[in-house]
Amino acid sequence: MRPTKRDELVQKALAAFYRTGFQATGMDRLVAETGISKTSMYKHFRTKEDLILAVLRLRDEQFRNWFARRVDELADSPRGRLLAIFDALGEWFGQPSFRGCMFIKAAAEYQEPDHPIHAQSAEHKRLMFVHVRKLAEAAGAPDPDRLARALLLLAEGAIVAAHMGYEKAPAEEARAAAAVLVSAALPGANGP
Amino acid sequence: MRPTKRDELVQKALAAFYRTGFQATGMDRLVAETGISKTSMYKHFRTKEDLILAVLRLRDEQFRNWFARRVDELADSPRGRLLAIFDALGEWFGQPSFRGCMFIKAAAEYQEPDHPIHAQSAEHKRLMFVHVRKLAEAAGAPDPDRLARALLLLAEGAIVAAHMGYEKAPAEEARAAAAVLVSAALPGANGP
DNA sequence: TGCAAAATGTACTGATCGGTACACTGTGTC
DNA sequence: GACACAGTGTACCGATCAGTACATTTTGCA
Repeated sequence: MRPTKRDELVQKALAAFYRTGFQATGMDRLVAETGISKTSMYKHFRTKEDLILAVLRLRDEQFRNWFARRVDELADSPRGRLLAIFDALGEWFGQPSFRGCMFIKAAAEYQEPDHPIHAQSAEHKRLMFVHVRKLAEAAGAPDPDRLARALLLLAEGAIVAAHMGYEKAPAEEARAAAAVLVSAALPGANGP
Repeated sequence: MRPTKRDELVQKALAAFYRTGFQATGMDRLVAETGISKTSMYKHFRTKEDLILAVLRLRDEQFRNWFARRVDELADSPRGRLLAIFDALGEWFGQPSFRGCMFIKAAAEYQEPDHPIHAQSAEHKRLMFVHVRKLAEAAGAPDPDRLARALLLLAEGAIVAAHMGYEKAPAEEARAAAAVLVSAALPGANGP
């Protein structure tokens, strides 16, 4: 297992793709921004698509780790964690480098459902769902699948709204709606 | 007011951009697909960006008209219309030509918030919000702004989920969640 | 019929795209 | 000191990109 150069490339390419987009970021631009020679890039990745897939793998790992950890830190009860999802999102949206969800954008640029980039982006969303469903189970939801799906719809909507900038505080709006859904879904209901 | 050729171009370009994406659809490809000469295109639109903006204007008009009409037809009560939003979305998702929301994709390809294409896409979302808020007002919501925002987050999430294909029936899931929110928000509550 | 506007076809520009060829340099190991 | 290997720099490939020049044909209207 050799780390360093290849990882450095993926990491820097991630930043460039996230900031500028996939199609809009050419390989020559990557050379300029990363300082890594084109020859080296194509020694590690056969095509640009392969590089993008590696970038998405890294992003998926980084984001899910960050998200899980942050949700854990932001609440101390299983039920509170379901709402902390949206506090974590709010923190994300507030970062100056925030540019929306990389996977939504990847799926938007590579539209065909069976395109590897599209499929891998969908896989990320599926893994996010698995995590949220676990949170819903831990909170004692009678139908954790359904609750997780509903919360994820709100989260997805908030991410899009935050990226497009047509709403002032999407995370807070989503959290308020989520609170209603959680109260309705969990048996030991504490009123708002 | 001369219709025909220019409108034909915008209409066909809309289909091409929607199916293939904005950056991925070159002007030469538009020539091939529309049968309209490049010279004519550039006589009507100074740049590709201008053409895209015209396409987005047409799409906004078409989609909002269709949406408003369909929501109206699908329900007979103001309250029912709030849920019919998601029935209409479900119909949209079921169309074989469905390829996600053109404005989300446009905003994903042109990321800078002050880019005209991004800004115009956000404007579409704002207009959708205005419409949904009217529906919420008509249904007697004490805080129509908040209810409309929550419903739109669900709708946005459903659109993304439908486009990425990681959920089987996003419209139905969103509708179920919306029913809970509507019941909680409206004074004359009928239980589910 | 005649004239102007609208639309066309073709061929081109310079720039950039993803990807490659090839000769070179640095580094660590036996 | 020799060999292998990772990485570099540069120059290039054919294709495509957005956009233009120019001469020609079609069309609508009087």
